[in-house]
Amino acid sequence: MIIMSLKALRTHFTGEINPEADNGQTVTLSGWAHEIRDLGGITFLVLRDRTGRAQVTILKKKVDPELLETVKRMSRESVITVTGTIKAEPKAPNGYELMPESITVVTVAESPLPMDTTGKVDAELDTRLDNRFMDLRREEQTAVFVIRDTVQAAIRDFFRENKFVETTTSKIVAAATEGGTDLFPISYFDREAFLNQSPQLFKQMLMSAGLDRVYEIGPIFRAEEHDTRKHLNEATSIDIEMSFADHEDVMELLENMIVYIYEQVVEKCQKSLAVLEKELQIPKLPFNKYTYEQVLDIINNEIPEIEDKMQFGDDIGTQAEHLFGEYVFNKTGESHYFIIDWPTETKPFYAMPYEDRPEISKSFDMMHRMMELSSGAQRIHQYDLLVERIEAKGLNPDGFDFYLKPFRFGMPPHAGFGVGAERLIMTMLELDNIREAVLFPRDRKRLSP
RNA sequence: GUCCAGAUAGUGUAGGGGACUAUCAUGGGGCCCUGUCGAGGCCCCGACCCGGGUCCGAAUCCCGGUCUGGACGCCA
Repeated sequence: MIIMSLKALRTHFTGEINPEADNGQTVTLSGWAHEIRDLGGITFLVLRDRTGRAQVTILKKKVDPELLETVKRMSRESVITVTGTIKAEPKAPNGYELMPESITVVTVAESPLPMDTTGKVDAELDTRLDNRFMDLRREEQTAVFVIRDTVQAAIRDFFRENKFVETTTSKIVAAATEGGTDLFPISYFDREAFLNQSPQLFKQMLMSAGLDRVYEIGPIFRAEEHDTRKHLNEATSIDIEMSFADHEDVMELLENMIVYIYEQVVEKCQKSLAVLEKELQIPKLPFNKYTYEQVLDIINNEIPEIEDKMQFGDDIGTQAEHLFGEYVFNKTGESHYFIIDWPTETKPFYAMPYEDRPEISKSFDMMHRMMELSSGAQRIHQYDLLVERIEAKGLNPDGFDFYLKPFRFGMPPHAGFGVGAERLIMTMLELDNIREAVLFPRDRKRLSP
């Protein structure tokens, strides 16, 4: 069942009203006073809620003068409740207007407002984030998070359908184990602890636990002092791990997940997409795959903008990543693709090396033409090899007891990946800045709100 | 972390030694207006990031600070 609002405050959302079917009906709407346009004999009050806007039309000659006074004194962005009759009206936005019987100001909004909500005057991202509660009242911002809700619901549908168990693992960990990134230290009673950079090690332990297929959508924390449009210090990771599977299996799972998400958003979010003026192109299956060495080859031979020749083992820098993404897009028309078979040395210790060519690993990155969206691999499930790889990375296996023990008592072969949820939203909706995909972003400089 | 750019009413901007009593829009206040939908018209209100310096004179030039945006690095 759906829990309804108190009838005195809301019988409908604005978006639920059908001009023809509901014509003549008395309804109660609650929301914010978006705009008030006083033309003299006629005054238009625009009420906004999560689903859209409704025009309340007040005719001077036909309403109680006190009601008109209430509207004239009302400040923009005050919370209001309006009860009135629906009138189908082609001249009104959305094809209907509300002829009010009563209008109540529930809470008064102060003036001036910290930013404009109507789209008339831009605000800088910093101003918007400082006043995020008000920024989110703008329909474009509401749309992003309505779509994000659909994305997260689609992910849950998809994995449940594929027999995955949703898990939640601890975000507080004892040691900076995985390497590769800086962690946030925190105080844990009388000990030092850290905010977890990734659920990776927990997911793998759950493979030994026999849960077989797990996924988690949760926060990850990185203390990197980067300052870019595509980095956050607190991000949301869509993390999965799958037993009795290899990297090829999870790549297939991943590309199918992405396509399912896009399909669901196209199916369920037309209104929000229209607000954002976006038409989604659903990626084609299967995604194109390029080996790391093919990528180097193409960069070295077909992308003259990169002057320094790349060698095996080099990282693919931002410029090369962008140019290669463009190259793939021009060639195939697709934004998403895989880079596979990375050098073992550039990937984390748990990535499985190929038996016949141990210098490369059964690893992959799933790319959007603008950035990396996901990375994954078949994992090492053999205890001795894992210890060897930990040591080869210059890490001390003694710090990994809790993680290594399951590998000594029955660990199935397994593979998995992690996807940056914000990057997925950002690339899908072509947002300029990843912060727009997070309600309350945490970056190098921002700790509130 | 490196490099580049920037900070002017609540918001977004113009102005780069004197004409600045600082532009425009939005907003707020007032008046007029019965079909607005970025409503319109008239009047009013509201700002040069902080600290030093140069100069007869600084929003404007110089130095330091703080904050912000972007690119790169590192990373997802």
